[in-house]
Amino acid sequence: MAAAKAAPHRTSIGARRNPQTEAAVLQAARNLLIEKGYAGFSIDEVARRAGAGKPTIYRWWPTKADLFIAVYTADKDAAFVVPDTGNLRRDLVAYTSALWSFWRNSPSGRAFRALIAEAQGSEAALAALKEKFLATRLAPLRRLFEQAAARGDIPAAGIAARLALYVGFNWYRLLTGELDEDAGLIAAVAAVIGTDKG
Amino acid sequence: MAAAKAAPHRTSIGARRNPQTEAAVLQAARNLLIEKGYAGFSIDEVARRAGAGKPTIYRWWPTKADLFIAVYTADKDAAFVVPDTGNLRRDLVAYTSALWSFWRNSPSGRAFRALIAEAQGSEAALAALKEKFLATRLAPLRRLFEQAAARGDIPAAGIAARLALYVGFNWYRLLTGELDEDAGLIAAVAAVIGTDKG
DNA sequence: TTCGAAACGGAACGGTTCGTTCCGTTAGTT
DNA sequence: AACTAACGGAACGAACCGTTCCGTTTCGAA
Repeated sequence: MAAAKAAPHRTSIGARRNPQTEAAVLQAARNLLIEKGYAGFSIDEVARRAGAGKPTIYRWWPTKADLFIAVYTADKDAAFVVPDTGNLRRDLVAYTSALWSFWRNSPSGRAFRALIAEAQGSEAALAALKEKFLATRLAPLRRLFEQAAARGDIPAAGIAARLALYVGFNWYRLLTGELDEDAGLIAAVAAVIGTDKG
Repeated sequence: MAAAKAAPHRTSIGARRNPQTEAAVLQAARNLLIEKGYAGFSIDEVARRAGAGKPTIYRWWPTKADLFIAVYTADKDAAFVVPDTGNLRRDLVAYTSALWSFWRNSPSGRAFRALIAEAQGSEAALAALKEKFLATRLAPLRRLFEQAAARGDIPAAGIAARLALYVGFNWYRLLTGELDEDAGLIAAVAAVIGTDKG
């Protein structure tokens, strides 16, 4: 909304990255994602809004995947933490609710959808998704399951399966645009995932 | 592989759809998906390979989503059936294995990835995915869980959660390009999903 | 038998995006 | 003072989009 047309002729500050340019580009990408989603997102338009040159953008974010990841992670850290109350079911319910809310109310949901979509058409984007994003983003979640296994809440042999099931569930809801708070479904999912047996 | 360059000047057969044109377009779309995946897939190229006119393609498949669904469903029916041995865990293992193999060894995996990607950028594509595809494709799977609930293998209240978990799991593996036969993981997932408790 | 309607392939359209390449300017580094 | 690297701007060739014309072919109804 703001800063959509400003920033003309912001010049070099020497032989190093200009933080103002970086901020302007990320802000423009964020707003564009909010307004138009993945379709209608173009580097040209980001450059136009940011008052930046396309070569500048391509220099710092060689692919769209890199840019989407940057937009996502700009918010994520300040947004919320993984709960740990010693009860896996309760933690999963709380985490799911917070995650969906975060996806709904920040550009990150759109950015993640765009990132996944991009990864279906580009090997480089798929690699970036897996290596630069999932590898780090899934770590706290895996720790949650590992601690539950250490407590004996779930079998250690079922950690990988539960993690994949849970992540896939969230993706599925995100990608089908069904992030409304369905407390019953979330609770039921947490019950299936967050208990022993199997 | 065949019919990649033939079919010049295939003309109208009157005021109705030409089955040869339909077949040629679907075949060209299939091959193009196999060769280049979602990126590098264009209506122009499909028309070129099929020896068809773009207006003809747009007449019968107004959006790419429609075309992807058509490519997918052209194979699916003849490919495999949902097992029903009276044991949910065993059925899930068999179905998962067959599904992943189908996704790996036919154009349908690529077509489905493309369909999901397309749905992230277009409301029309998302609607087509949910209404023309998922609504019908998920029905046999839901029936599997319902029958298991009727037998008492799983609680009836957990059907929706298990279905969403299981579908999400398959999507997650497909979208991350991890469809290798991981027997241990599949068995563990079936164990979590296919039993009572929770 | 005549004639309208609809599908066909082909060509071209204006518009958009892509990723890259130049350019002249600015400012740190040595 | 000379070198280096980032900056914005403009332009590029190529590709794809979705649509619009055109002339041809054939069905089906009058």
